[in-house]
Amino acid sequence: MPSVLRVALPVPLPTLFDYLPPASGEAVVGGRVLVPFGRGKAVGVVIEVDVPTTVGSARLKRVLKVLDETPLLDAELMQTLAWASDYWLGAPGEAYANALPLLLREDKPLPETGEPIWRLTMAGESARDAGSRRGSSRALLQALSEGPMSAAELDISIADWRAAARRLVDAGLVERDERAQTSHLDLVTSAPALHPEQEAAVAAVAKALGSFQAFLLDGVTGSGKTEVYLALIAQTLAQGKQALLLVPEIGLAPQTVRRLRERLGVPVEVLHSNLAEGERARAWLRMRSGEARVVLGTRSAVFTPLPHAGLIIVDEEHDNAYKQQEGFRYHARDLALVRARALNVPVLLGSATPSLESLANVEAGRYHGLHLRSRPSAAHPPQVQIIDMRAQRLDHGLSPALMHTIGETVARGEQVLVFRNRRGYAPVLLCYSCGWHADCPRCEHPLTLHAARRRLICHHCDYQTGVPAACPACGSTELKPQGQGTERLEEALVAQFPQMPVLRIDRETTRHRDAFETLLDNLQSDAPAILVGTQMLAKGHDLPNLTLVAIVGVDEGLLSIDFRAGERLAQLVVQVAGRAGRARKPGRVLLQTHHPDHLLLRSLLANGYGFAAKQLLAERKQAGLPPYGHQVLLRAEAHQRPVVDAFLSEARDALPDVTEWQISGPMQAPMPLRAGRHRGQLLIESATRRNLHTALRPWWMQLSQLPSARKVRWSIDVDPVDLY
DNA sequence: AGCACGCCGACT
DNA sequence: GTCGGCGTGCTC
Repeated sequence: MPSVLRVALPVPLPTLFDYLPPASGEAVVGGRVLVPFGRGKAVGVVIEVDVPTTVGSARLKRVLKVLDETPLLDAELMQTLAWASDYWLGAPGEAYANALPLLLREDKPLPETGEPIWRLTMAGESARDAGSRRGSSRALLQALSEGPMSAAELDISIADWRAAARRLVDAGLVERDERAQTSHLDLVTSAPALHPEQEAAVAAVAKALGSFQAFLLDGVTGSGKTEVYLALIAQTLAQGKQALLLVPEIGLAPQTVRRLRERLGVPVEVLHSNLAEGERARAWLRMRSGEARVVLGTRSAVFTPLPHAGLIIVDEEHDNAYKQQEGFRYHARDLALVRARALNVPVLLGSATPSLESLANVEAGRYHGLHLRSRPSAAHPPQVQIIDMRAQRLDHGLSPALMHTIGETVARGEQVLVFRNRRGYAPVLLCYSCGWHADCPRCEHPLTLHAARRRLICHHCDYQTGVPAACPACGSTELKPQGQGTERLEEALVAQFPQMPVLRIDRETTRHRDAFETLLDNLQSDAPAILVGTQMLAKGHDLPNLTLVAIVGVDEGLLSIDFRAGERLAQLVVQVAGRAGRARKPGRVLLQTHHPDHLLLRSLLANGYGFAAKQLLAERKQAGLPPYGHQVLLRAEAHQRPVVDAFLSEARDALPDVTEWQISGPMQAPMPLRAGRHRGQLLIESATRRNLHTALRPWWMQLSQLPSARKVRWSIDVDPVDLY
């Protein structure tokens, strides 16, 4: 039996691939190799060397090239990735592929880790003197005339410098170069004094530095969680260790990065999906070499190498953005825990609205709970009041009481946020004569009216069509928008307060890069204004003059069939409400609902998130739902429903017979049709985690062999965060 | 996932 | 007569 290398290749297959050793050079575990694969070539990560194989020698091919003399992924990452692909029933190759920046998955030499800088050329000097350029090009020439600048420095001084830099490089006025990463910045702002609760939290985690322990920092909005993070990162740095700070997708405002850089006085590596591939790879490699000490990043940054690990922090740990929803479906928060344990460092999860999973872990004694209850930056906690919408005359969905309070607030010169979790003008277009409404032909869900664009758009599949002049069913022209989205609320508010600036913030108005920032920057001044927006407004900027938050229409969350809907609603309400009154002025929150007596709302408003969460947890326990039970969901979709059903039935029949499991389905997905595909699912629930993964992995491998599997799109989701 | 092979429709 | 539709099969 020949001795081979075992390689993980970036394909969604359950297997690793065996290769004969390279003709020259020596492959190492954790290093990359270039191999022939199918008709082409692929870059893979070596998992094992010098192992016996069962693959016939006729099929065995030889490694073409060794790309790394030394491991690119260290032992800890290799072990963590192996665990992760097993736990989430992922293809091993995909797990490894997720861990490496795209640029490192190619047959290329590793990029230099020096910091890219931009400087003026001779031609650039004259162009600046001539003053021929305008806008950001001009600003860039001006800035560079004082010497070369790095990307980080340019980010601070010029908003849109990248496009300008590209133009000027093309014109030969600016050139790109590299310099060793500056290890120190002079701009170090001093830390504010911590209040006692912050001190206590810092002390607790600091005491654990050097060993594994998990903490949940439960801190209301405005209680200063970030200062706790900063103090702990500073201590980690002082010990010569590295820190990893994870944030959900939206939290990565340039301001956050700047604040971190200035306060820590060291370069902060940033890793997120909008980053250029070269920069991603460089940041990753600088952490791997130990050159860099702090990394701030979104989900996939959880795979950053940490050879000198000291601390891992997961901010807004309840956020679902940490769960990857396609391909390798890992959860970055859970993986952070696993890595912290393997690296023997503390991990700190922070949130104003912790996930029920984390709260249960505190209760079970697995995490240590830390609390920040006071809001040093605010005079009082916001006062929340319910507005009963029943029997109210509504103006575009806004009650008179709400309108009145908005008017009072802006009259006092303060700012208002109107929150509605629905973009567009109206979620339904209804015929008043016959009851017809516009539905998406591919999803059988109502189309959302977008008035300004004069389109009907499906928010599930992006199908678009024009707005009909008359009802296609009966010919009547009595087509009326039903319900309201942010666009309609904006219209109503502009009509009601014509002299007030009304700013709409949703995916439509912030589609362009940095649009969100720009929109909010215009508001930094304390001038009175009304903001209307979705989810996106739930976190981020501090608006000190924002004193009123109006939550309009979250009723959908009260009626949803998803068992997590209540938790999500409570988190959303609390996060949005937290926007109010962050400075000296007291904040006020109005929640407009048709269900003022709903238990969750009442307990949330009367007793706060912590109390509501306890109740939700008790319900979950009663029902054996997560975090007390464990779920694995098999999803499938295809153009024909019978094909889906056939696959799911075969899958069910192939399941190992484990008596303590509870199997539901095959059944329709909560959204049975989407983008023209029929969707179904099979849910496996187990009260214990025991045997769940070991028993399911062979099942998963079996599924890929099923002939019916080839006719559907299918995926397995371990610990799914939504069931739709 | 990609990619090629393979056998049946509307076009230059 | 061909270009091309996506069903099927394979990747060490």
